[in-house]
Amino acid sequence: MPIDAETRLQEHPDDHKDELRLWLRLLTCTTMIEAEIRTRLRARFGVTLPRFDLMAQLEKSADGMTLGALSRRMMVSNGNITGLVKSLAVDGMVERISQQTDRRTALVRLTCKGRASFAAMAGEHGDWIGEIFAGLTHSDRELLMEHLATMKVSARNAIAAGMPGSGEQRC
Amino acid sequence: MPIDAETRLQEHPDDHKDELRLWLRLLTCTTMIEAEIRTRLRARFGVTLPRFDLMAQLEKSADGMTLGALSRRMMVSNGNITGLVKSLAVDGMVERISQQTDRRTALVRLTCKGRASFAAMAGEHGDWIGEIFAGLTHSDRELLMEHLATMKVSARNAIAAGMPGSGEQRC
DNA sequence: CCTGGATATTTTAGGCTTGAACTATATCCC
DNA sequence: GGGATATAGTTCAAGCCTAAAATATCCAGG
Repeated sequence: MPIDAETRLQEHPDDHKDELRLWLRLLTCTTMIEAEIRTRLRARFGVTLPRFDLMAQLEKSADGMTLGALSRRMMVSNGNITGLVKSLAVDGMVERISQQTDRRTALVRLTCKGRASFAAMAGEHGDWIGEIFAGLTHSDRELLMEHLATMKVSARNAIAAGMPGSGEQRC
Repeated sequence: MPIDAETRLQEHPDDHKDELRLWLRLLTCTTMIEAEIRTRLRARFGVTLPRFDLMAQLEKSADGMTLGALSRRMMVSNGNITGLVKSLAVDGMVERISQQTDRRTALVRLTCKGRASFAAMAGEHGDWIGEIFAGLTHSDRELLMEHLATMKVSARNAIAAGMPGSGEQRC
């Protein structure tokens, strides 16, 4: 193991230990909270987190959203959305509205039942989040918001830099 | 929709809007970074994030870990670990060592091949994390670490409070 | 018109993840 | 000892998720 550490040190002189710790802590917080929310949604309402999230997105736009917009907003793959919408439609929570102007796209929106169902869940969900963050002061939360905004920009830049067609090529 | 909002306001007078925003921002950061790491691990090394994470855990404890310990540390279900270990064992990355003292448990540890494979990946992984957090100053990172620590405690308390046998019962 | 590229979505195969039921083993305590 | 209880892991069905290939539609330029 001294050899491995040595080798790594040679190739990657900076081991980014602090950044790694920060990333792990961030991940731990998120995973912990997400698991708890998932468990409660299931226990209390028999709904999965992805379905809840999708309904939350739809609730915010009364006119409906395309599948592509949902996919981008939720940061998941297109095919994923297809499946979620299909199963929510079977349960009567959402409906698809085909467009005459562009027959490729379809709008998805909450049905009345879906809206009611979401409203029933959203209140408690908000309370849970409130409890979970109860240990943070208002100023803690504001500072975190700012720092996370900075982090988001930093991550977005790093990710864009690694994408094809964004510099970084040597030729 | 005014009715829904009104109803919710009645039942849940505080809608925890700030906390929800904070939670969404946290989730966005984590999801974004996680997706990028997953993509790069796949593209560069043909490995999935869960496998990488499991190997990272094992790398930290030279004597091996039980499946249960892995499950707790990675905050995933027991059955999940069973499957990951099985498939990593097929690839020759980890090995199971049965214990004489307690025949229920089995230690898992990296093989030589596994250790070498992980070392090769870990260096680059660290660099990626370094890039992603490059937009944060040292003091940004320190503050974030502290605030996230506070958040972790807050969340852990809220979660513990919701568990059975932890007060909250009225009888 | 009509072809070639762009956009929107679906399909598919494979892997991850959970919760619950189950097996096997250990431990406690009478 | 021997049964009750707890602990460690496995199995299984169901659902989530991705990447890549396939399908369908639109649009722009010749």
